[in-house]
Amino acid sequence: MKNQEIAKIFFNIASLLDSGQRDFRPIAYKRAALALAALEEDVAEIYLDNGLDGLEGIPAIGKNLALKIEEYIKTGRINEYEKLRKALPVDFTEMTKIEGLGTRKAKILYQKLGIKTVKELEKATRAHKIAPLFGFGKKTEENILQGIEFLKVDKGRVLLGFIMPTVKQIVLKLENLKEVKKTSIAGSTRRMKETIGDVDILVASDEPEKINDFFVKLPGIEKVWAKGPTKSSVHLKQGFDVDLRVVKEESFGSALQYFTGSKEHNIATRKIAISKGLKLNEYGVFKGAKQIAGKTEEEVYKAIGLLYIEPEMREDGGEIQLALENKLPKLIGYKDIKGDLHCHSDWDGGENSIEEMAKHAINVGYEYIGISDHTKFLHIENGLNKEQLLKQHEAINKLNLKFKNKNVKFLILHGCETNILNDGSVDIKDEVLEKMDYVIAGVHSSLKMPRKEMTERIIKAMNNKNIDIISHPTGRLILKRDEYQVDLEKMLKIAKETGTILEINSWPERLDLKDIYIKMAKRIGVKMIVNTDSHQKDQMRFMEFGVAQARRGWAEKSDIINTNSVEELLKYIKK
DNA sequence: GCCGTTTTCGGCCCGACTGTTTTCAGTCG
Repeated sequence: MKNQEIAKIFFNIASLLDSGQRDFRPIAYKRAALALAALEEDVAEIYLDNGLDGLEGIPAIGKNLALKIEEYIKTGRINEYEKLRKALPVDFTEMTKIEGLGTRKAKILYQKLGIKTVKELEKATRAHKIAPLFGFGKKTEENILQGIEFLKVDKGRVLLGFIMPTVKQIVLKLENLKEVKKTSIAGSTRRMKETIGDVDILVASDEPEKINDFFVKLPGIEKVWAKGPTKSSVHLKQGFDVDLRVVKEESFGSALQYFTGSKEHNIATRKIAISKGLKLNEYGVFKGAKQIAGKTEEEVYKAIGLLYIEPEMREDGGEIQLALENKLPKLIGYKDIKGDLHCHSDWDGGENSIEEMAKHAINVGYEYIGISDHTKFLHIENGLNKEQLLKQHEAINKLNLKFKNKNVKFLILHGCETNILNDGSVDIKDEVLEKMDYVIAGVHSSLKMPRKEMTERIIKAMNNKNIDIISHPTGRLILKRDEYQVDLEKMLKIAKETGTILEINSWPERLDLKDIYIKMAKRIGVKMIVNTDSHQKDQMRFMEFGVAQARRGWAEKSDIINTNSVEELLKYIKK
């Protein structure tokens, strides 16, 4: 898909333009970039089917940008971008990751000192060449250097799953203050984006100074970027920034709506407010000088004529239109999951025994768990062979009997996670697979296969009547490894035909399928399952992130099969 | 550069904090 490539170029053009005279073109390019990045369909196909008219049908793309997209599809480059880049060869994407450094200062640094990269900037900063520049100063120089240091360690964005425990702890500490009336996580953390730039926390209180004083002294803080009476920003040793905002209780809902974002969603909602003669800001919805809403988010959305929109949907990706038309999907809830079918035990080198995993699942409130250890091809993961699988089957039968005798209403299902080999076969024979309650198959090797071969490889596995679920269907590792090359649309169509279930893997680094593919799967009518891929019992908490991804993909309860009772679930498994 | 229940021109979300300069531009969300 060329969508992301073109989106990236448009982002760069936006930065290049933004550093110059101020007009609205950077905003237009940024909006277009976001629209492309969120687009399900391949722009190249849209162009192939409907030409320039098709491209102009994409939101935020007009005549001019349609021509640029055409140029890129045809030639692999956009001339105007090359020209701009030549005139101003600054790596804005990298440079502006430094806290406090934007496009305009970056441009000045290039003009005065010829700085193009973070590396060159670091050198100049250490040589104290920044502070004497007009508009800069000693403090700015220090902040830039610190920003560079932080960037080296954490590369700007962190995994949602990595920060969540810390964020919940901070919220808990704030909640315990007697001056605090309400708290909430906000920002992209509340929208459950897979990676987070910085964390936003909102508090309602009549004594904002006290809250900010307390906040900037929390343990684990390495640097205070800013501290004011209502707003503070800090950097944690763990490697990310946290912003706190304190408002009065009567504005908590509007502040939460504003502070949750996304920025694009906010712009759209504020425009709707304006169109109704109202004003929406973080303090409330106003008719003239009179506040007509703001205490709760529900109230805010209602006041501007919209249904309440779940945070995970607030990306300005069509949700506002649906809210206007009363057609919002009823998203799967965090408590709708009844069991986890991708759990590993100590049989394949996991941390806990099958019984320990099962007991933990009971504590979580599940009705069933599926044990799916790796099979033999994965030597490093102690993959099980045929004999071990059959032995494991007996062990599980015994445990189930034990639960039954103790009147515990809980079932352990026996599965396995087989490996899809290069030719599309799997590493365990059908006669063994037939004995399992269900079978997962995943690609764990030869990840760099060409797109056509990889697609055929997975399709062949899906055509195997014993294979029920494809695990982590695109193989990506967030911030580490791209997805492998595969024709996902084709894969989804075959999944629909064969009744194969696609996994939404909850592992914080995977979250695979990701949101836009979940939307696609839903549209095509493919059933999905949210699993954790736990290798020890505590990792079952990752379910939160998988469900979040499902919600970001607008999945409803009926799209996700492990929201079903075990009897209904087994109906979905291929016969 | 895009877009339309203020439609083909004239808008384009809005406010807090910092650092540097001395009234505000830049950055962030």
